[in-house]
Amino acid sequence: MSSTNPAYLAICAAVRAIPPGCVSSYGAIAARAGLPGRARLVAKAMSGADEPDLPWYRVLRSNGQIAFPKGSSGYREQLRHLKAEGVVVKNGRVDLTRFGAFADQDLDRALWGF
DNA sequence: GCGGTGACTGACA
DNA sequence: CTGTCAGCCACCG
Repeated sequence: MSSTNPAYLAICAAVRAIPPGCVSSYGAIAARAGLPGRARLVAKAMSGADEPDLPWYRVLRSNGQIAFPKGSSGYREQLRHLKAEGVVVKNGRVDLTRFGAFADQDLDRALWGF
């Protein structure tokens, strides 16, 4: 069911704005949604969001780690989606310097010769 | 109104 | 690297 709450709508829009094969953090999503410091609200939105189009799995912690306890069903689900999009997950963690949606992509090209 | 809780975060030891 | 702490805000009993 769609929420009429503008904050939730802004959060959903920010999450949808993450390009495929990239990831972002709760804090970054909150800031992008015009809600600085509301990372927990983003988490709440993800928990309550039932929209199938919402790429919630592209949202990680600020350190690139998956927000779920390792081994939980949600963890495995998120891990599966990320790998399906080509995101490299190392020990339950993603290198934000390479897959961060709002990070320096040019640096990636410089380092890898693209 | 109040204290506990959580898919969080940055600072600090 | 890990662990602790304070700040943060919506929700619940």
